[in-house]
Amino acid sequence: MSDLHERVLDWYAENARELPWRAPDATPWGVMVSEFMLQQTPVARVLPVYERWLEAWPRPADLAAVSTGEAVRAWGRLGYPRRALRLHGAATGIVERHGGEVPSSYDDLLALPGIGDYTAAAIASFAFGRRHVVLDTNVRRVLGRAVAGVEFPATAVTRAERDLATGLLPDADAVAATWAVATMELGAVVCTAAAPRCGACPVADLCAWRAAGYPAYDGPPRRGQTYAGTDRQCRGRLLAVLRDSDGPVHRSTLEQAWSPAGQRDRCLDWLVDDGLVARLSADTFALP
DNA sequence: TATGCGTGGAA
DNA sequence: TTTCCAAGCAT
Repeated sequence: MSDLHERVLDWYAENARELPWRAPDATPWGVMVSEFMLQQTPVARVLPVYERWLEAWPRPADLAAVSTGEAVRAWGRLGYPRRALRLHGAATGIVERHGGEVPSSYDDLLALPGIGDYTAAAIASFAFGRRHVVLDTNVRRVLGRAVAGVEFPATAVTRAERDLATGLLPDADAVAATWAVATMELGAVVCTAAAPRCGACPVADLCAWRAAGYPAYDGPPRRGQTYAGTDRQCRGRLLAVLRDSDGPVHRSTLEQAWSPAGQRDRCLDWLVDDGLVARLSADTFALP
């Protein structure tokens, strides 16, 4: 084991945040729920929703037994509500094909809706102690800086990146799993995107990016996320109206929530197509 | 493979 | 006030 590994593992042992999905009594289902919620969403916003979610649906079968609308409502304002639909679908698949137990293999996990390479590896690693390369944005940034010497990784995962991460993965399953969560944690709280806290970094003196004098990012412009006026904002606004209503909502109520009308109507149809909204009649809508 | 999908806190 | 961005996925 290299200095890099020992430093990161020791740092994690001392500095890991206590999060409910890392608690000794966390179940694979709890880990899975957390991974869905944490996709593109900060920990602080996930925590309260996670607690309520597991209280309501402590097992996959509990979620699979309710309507998708209940899942969408409970998702609240976490964002990207299709994740709620996919988590519900994944729970259903677990009940139908895995006897109600979250599968432990990467391939079985990957086959479930809403689970891609990262999430499959993360669940297999964190919930079952399997050895997997867990390449999320944090790990990519940490390895990119510490080893490759660049401020930010490429837009998409490159072969070189995956090879690097594979080469650094400890041999033993349990150590590999801890390495995965430790490198993620380092990226989340120390080696952050905007203002890295190099003074608190256990591998600062090994860091290639630091040694090179913190060269600025040199690559294609990183895509900004415009939001005001987009379909995303429109969809979010419409769904919020339905989420905040107890029963069906008349079209006239939705019409007050957004203009222009053309975009609103198109987004409403789209939400229905996505399964996020149910059309009860020509002019009434509700959560599915 | 480049894009679009929500949301809100921080700088 | 803007801009950035936070444990990705599906297409």
